Amino acid sequence: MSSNWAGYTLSVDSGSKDAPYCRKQKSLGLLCTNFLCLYNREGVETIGLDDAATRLGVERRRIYDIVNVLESVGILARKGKNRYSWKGFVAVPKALDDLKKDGLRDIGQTADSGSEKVSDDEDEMCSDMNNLSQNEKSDSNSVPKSGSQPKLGENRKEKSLGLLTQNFVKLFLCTEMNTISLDEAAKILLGNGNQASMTTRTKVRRLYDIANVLSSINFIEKTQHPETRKPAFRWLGLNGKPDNGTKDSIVASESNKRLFGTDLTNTTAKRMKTMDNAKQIRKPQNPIRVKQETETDDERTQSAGNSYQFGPFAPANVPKIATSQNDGKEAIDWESFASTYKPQYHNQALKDLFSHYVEALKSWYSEVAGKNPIQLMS
DNA sequence: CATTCCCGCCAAACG
DNA sequence: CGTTTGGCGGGAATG
Repeated sequence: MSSNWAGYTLSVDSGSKDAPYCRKQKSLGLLCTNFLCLYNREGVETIGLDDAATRLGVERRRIYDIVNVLESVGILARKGKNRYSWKGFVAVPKALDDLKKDGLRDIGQTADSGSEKVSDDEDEMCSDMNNLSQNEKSDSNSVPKSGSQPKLGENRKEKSLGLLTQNFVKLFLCTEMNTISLDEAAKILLGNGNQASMTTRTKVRRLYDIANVLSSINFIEKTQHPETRKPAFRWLGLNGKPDNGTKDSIVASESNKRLFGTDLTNTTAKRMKTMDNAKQIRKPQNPIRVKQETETDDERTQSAGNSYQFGPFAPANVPKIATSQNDGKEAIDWESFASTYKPQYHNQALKDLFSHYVEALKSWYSEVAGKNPIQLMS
């Protein structure tokens, strides 16, 4: 008798055996998935933040996180107060391309002329790529308040998340590194060349948030370094990205295991075949292997998202509390996206130039995104 | 023990 | 002034 296992925070079982918390159910990744399922459908034009918060049953704060990172990739666009407009995945290619060009430009600029100069990293999410309407974007509000916060051009705003996301993505797009660990990323784009300390810690925390969201979108996937078993993320980007450049070697290692359904915070447990031990030391001659590639009009992204695949989740339930707790299982499984995306053959020709890359990258990044934050009056 | 990362306080940025 | 946005870090859950 008395085999009650629970008894913790269980005040009156409201007719449901809710799980004892379960952190995964509240992860940003899952929330993002639900968010997408809710809005990635034709007909959706604008999204109300509070509306989303209510429907998803989370605090407003969390919505901001998701929305910010999605905006960085072009899926959403800030329309105004409390309102975002849905751009969809069709807008992603363009956004990514922009980021790529942007990042490449910065690199070349720095790498080029030895002069210092630099300054400016230029990033901004004010991507007015909308070629629709002339809207004057009432954003650039120059003159930040009269007589206020004049000193120190440290932008008090847009200091993270949005920019961090873009920089993080740029890192993948502009480098040959296909796999990056959050730790490295944090160190590289902490937006400065300071010594790591607590700043990095915080940065990493943010990076985790971003990574979770991007994983949810399947833009990246959690893996681990070929050699080291350190957890890292691999860029998947769109799908039909034949990569390019290194056509030599690597012969398509047969169908890859690009499987949908991984996400969530942990992924994998799959035992990677361990990369062969063909590790050849990279020549210390080429630091940073920038992805020098021409434009590439790889876009060809899908057409509207037709993912009407609701699964077990998000029934747009009540506010909170009294959660019906629908099943409470992983709701990962949206083949809807699978149809949208196509399997890609990514020949990871990554050897192990991490050390070099990291250092090199650090160098130019320090200059490029170095302190000297552009004081664009945003 | 180390890694992952949620929660939410509380301050800038608007209206 | 109130409200919307969202840095930032503690510290709990997880591996």
